[in-house]
Formats: sequence, C-alpha cells, structure tokens
Amino acid sequence: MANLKDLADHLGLSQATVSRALNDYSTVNATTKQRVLQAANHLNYRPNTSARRLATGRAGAYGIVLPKADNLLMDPHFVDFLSGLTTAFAAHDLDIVLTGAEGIQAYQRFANTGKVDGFILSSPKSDDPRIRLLSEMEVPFVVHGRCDVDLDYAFYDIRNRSAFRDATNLLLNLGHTRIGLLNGPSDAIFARDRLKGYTEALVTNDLIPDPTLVMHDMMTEEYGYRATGTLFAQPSPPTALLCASTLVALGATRRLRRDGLTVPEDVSIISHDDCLSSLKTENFSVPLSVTRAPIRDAGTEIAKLIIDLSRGAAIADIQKTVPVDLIVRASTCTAPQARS
Amino acid sequence: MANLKDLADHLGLSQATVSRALNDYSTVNATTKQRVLQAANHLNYRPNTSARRLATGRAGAYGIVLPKADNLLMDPHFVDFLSGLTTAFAAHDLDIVLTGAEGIQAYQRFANTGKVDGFILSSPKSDDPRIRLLSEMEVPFVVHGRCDVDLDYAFYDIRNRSAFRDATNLLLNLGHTRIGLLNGPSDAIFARDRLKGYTEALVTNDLIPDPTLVMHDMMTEEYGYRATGTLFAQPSPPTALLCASTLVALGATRRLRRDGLTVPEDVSIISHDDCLSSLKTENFSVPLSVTRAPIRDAGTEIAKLIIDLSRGAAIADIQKTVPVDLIVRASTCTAPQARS
DNA sequence: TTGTAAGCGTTATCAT
DNA sequence: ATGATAACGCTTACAA
Repeated sequence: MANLKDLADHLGLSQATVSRALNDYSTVNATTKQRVLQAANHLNYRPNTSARRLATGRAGAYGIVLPKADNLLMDPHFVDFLSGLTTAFAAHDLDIVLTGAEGIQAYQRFANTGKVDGFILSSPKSDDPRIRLLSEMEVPFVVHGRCDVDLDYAFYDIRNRSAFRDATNLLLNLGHTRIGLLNGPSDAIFARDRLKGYTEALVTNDLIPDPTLVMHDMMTEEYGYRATGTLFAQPSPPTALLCASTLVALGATRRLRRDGLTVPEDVSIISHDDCLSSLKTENFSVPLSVTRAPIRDAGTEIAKLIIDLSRGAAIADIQKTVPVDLIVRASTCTAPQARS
Repeated sequence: MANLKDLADHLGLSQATVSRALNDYSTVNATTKQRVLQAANHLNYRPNTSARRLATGRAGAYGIVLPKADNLLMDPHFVDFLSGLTTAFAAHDLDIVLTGAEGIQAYQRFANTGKVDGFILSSPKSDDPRIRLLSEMEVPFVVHGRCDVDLDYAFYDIRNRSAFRDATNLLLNLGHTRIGLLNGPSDAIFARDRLKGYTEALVTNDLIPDPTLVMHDMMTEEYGYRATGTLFAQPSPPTALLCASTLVALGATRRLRRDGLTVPEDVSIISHDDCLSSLKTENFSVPLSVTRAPIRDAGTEIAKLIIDLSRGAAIADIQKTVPVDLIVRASTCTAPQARS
C-alpha cells in the first residue's frame, strides 16, 4: 500500500503539500493539485483511517449499541431503519459501527476510545439513562423517538400520539365503542405515546378506557395472534383493533380468520405501518387501513440530523417530529351494532 | 480524557511499562501490574483506538458492505444474522462496521484504509466478483453461503441442497407428485442449491421437473401470496408447496385460505425456517413443517470463523457446512389423490 | 523488570 | 505556494 510518504517522494513534494492537495486546501497551486490527484489515483493511494483519525480527532463513524436483551428478540424494523441510515451516510463517507457490548458503560467506552463521533439511540425507555450519560459526556447523539427526561437532546420522532388519536377517532366515528389496542412493549415510549393518543380519543368522546382491551408486548406475529385470541375470549369483545405493527396485524387477522370472524364486517382493523420492505400492507387480503410512517425515512433523516449536530448545529434545531398519515383502506367499516 | 502519558506520569512509571501492564505482558511485575490496573480504572483510562490501530496495524473490526441494490429491499433475515454476529463479537471486543458504499471498489477502499481487518460477505451471487477481489487482496473474509467460483475461500453454509432434497422426498413419499417451489431470488446461490435438491429428488423418483411449478423472487410475504395465486391458477395445480422462508409461507397460506384451500388437506406445505425471532413457525395456525436452520447461529459461527481466520487458520479449516433439520409438524399429509 | 526511543501515517503549525 | 516539523496516543524493539 502506498502511503503519503511514498506519494510525496514519488512527486518530489513534501507530505504537507500532498496532504493539502488531497484535502482540498485553497492555498495549493492548481497545477500541483492536479499532479497530486493524478498520482494518488495512479498509485491507488488511500489515506490510512487510523492515522487520519489520530491526527484530526474525528472518527468518521457513528455508533449503535445493541443491548444484549434487545438482541435476543431483534426487531424486524431495525433492518429497514439501518438501510436508511447507511444509504444516507454513504454519501458523506461515514460508516456506522455496531457493537453488542454490554450495558450503559459501553457508550462511555466507545466514545472515550474515539471509535465513533457520536451515537444513534433506538427505542428509548422511560427516563432513559443513556440520554443522561451522553448529555453529560457531551457526545453528539440523536434519539430515534422521544423520551421523558427533562433534558434537551436531539431526536427524530413520528407523532405517535396524534396518529393513534386519529385512528381511534376514525373508529369511534364509525360507531365502534370497544376498541382493542395491541400495543408495543410497555416500557417503550412510542407505545406509551400511542396509548395516550388512544386514551385521549376515548375520553374526549366520553368513553371510559377499558384496560382489559389494551395489550403490551414485543411486536411479533405470534403476539398479534395470541393477544387477539385473548381479547375475543372476553365476555364483551372489541369490534375494532388497533395494531402496533404490520406483523402484529398479520397475527391478528390470522387469529380472526381462524375464529371465523371477518374483516372488516365483524372486526375493523387499523395498523401502524412502518412500511417494511418485505411486508406491504396494501397487499393484505383485505387491504389494511394504516397509520403510515416509513421507518426507512427515520434512518435517512437521522443520518442528516447527526451530521448537522456534529457540525455544531444547536440541539433545538435537531428536534424533528413528523406527522403520520392515516390511510383508509378496506379493513375499516361501521361497527356491527351501528348497522342493521 | 486521561491518556497513557497521564497515567504513566501519575504512577511515576514509563509509558512502556504501563502499556505492557495493560496488555498483559508476562515480563511485568505483578505488583506494578496491580497498581497500573487500579490507577487505570480509577482514572477511567481508555486507550485511544486510532492510536492503537496505527501502532498495531489491526482495526479490531470487521466490515459488512451493503450494496445499494440490496438496500432497497432489505432482508428481514439480516437482523437476526447481525444479532448473532454482534453478540459473538462483543465477547472479543470486536465491532462490526456497516457501510452503504457503492460497488465492489468499496471493499478495496475499505480494506486499504485499514478501517477493518476483514469482511463478512452475505448472499453471494454466481461467480461473485467480491470473492475474487478479496482473495487477490489477501484480506480475510468469510462468506455466508457458498459460491461457485473455483477459488478456496472461507465460508459458513447450511446444506440447502440436501435440506430441500429431503423435504421434497418427504412430500413424494406422501404421494405428492406436483410440488410447487417458491424459491428465493434466482441469482442467489442458496436458491440454486435448493432448486438442485428439489430437482434431484424429483428426478431420482422418475418425475420430470415442471418449470412452471418453480418461482423465484425476493422472499416477501407478498411474493408468497402472489406466486401461490399463480401456481394454483394453473390447469393442474400443485398439491404441495415448498417455501423459501417463513414470510413466504405466511403469504402462501394467506392466499390458500383466501382461495378456500386448506392446509394440509388440500395443500401440504414445507417451509425453510431461519428461526426469525419475530416470526415463529411453530405458532402458525397449522404448525408448519420446516427445514430448520437458525440464521442467528450463522452469525455466531461466522464470528468465530473470521476470528480464527484472522489469527492465521488455514482456509481449509474455515469451511463449515451444517446440516438442516427436517421437522415435521401439521402442515404436511398425504396427497389428496393418494387418499380415498 | 523497567526505561528510552523509534515508529505507525496522518494533519496542523509554523516558517519561508 | 511550499517545506520542515511537531503533534496525535499508542506499541515495541532495544537498552539498561
């Protein structure tokens, strides 16, 4: 491998000049710059990343720490999120470093060793200690989702609450009064927000939320299937279902079909749709009504945000919430008792 | 941040001694070693990764390049694979670097800049140029799956061919003669291997493979749904289905149910099961018969393999193929025409 | 057993 | 516009 010294010797220039030419400094002569660029290309020169990092103090990479617990039941959404991140980063020659290191101190170790310039945090929990730690350390980070800590931090989030409020309202307007909520894990903030939106809509419409209609768990297909079974085994089952993800909705419809219930005649369904590339809701047997927010977009946007943040943007300018579309397809209709 | 110099000054030792103590050199006095370790812990010292890399020439990370094309339709299996990789790497303090860089030269650039010590290649295509390139460059890499290049390279693969041969044989023994294959993408080696196994079983049983019974595509739920529709719209539809993944099987069963066909009475199904954490086949409405090979294991095993490889193990010792279990559950039974 | 000092390959600060 | 040269923080001969 040719290094800077080789290149400089080859050109009869100093390393300094070559380095400047390569890094687009204004002070370097246009002709020599051309020469350097050509020679670099010809010798297939690639600057050594470690050396550059050591000299500049920047890593050119951002970290994602996968806690072991999450690791056991990995979220299928994560891959589409990553896809968005990597494509956006590629344009800036940035990488993402994944580590399975354990616990919160992984962040400390990772930042202190200079492996990364910052972090992307996924699925924040209530009062998430990571946010406090990274804020103290003054390491740039962007949270995918909001948190309830009273600190100022950068985040990208979708409007979960209003999305689920709107979805619930739609069902209420269709005459549904008993609406099941197949929510995400109870410790996830996004699940709490969705529950808030759901509750808000009910209360505003003078209905008393029934806790037996709300389920919480990791969003697997199986969970959708089982939870639906539980809900419909009740004395007064729901006439509509709100699902936290398409996989959950898939499990729910599977169960309904097994139990001889049809969508939407017997049960209306609205699911949140992250637009997973391998599971499209428009192609469900009964095309699904959804609250739609492509999770891939979260990846691309967060990439931009953390780049801005590292360049010194104010945190207040790196707090983005995006609306969620409510798309009505065939899985929603008037409640059975409202017909006749 | 405390650095080595600070630590050495603090202890009244030379940087060399401190470094040796920290890196477990045998020549260092047991007492001083204790002192150093304590002080390091106390000052929260973390060696700078870039400096260490520059000095040692090792990166402590392995790369995965996500080509843009694959990026658009990301494979849900990838996340479980990553999960296996990161957990196994964590124990060795290794990271994985993801990049969305473009094309084959991304590998060159990546290895030459010293960002990684090697690569993990996913979904090899026929005569995959990456394998040739990396072999020439003498960069350690492990392929997830085998390839048809005539080079010696490290790989981890499941026995796709025999798995699908066995599955097909099972169906043949049950009296099925028209067996549909909902295969993966036609350019993927694993899909070719599965087709080989399927064909092999048919031919061995004196049946002529019918190309109209074989479909190829990215393994989405929708594909399972559509392809099944196509297969059963034929004049003489299959009585059994072989699916390349659980998501495909999910789509297939959805379609069958819509068309009023029951599993297994009308149609038997065997699916390949990568044991995705969010989609378990034992919980299908009709528990699915499967060829079972946890993709998470591929991650953990490949992590070990590439570590061995980097430590100088012979390539011949880093070629691992693992058998696939055939698990018979409720989705398979005798062919309709074989009954009565 | 420990210390000295020369790298590792860049970038950045001076001069010139 | 270019060249010396000193960092950057660590590892590792070589000495002692």
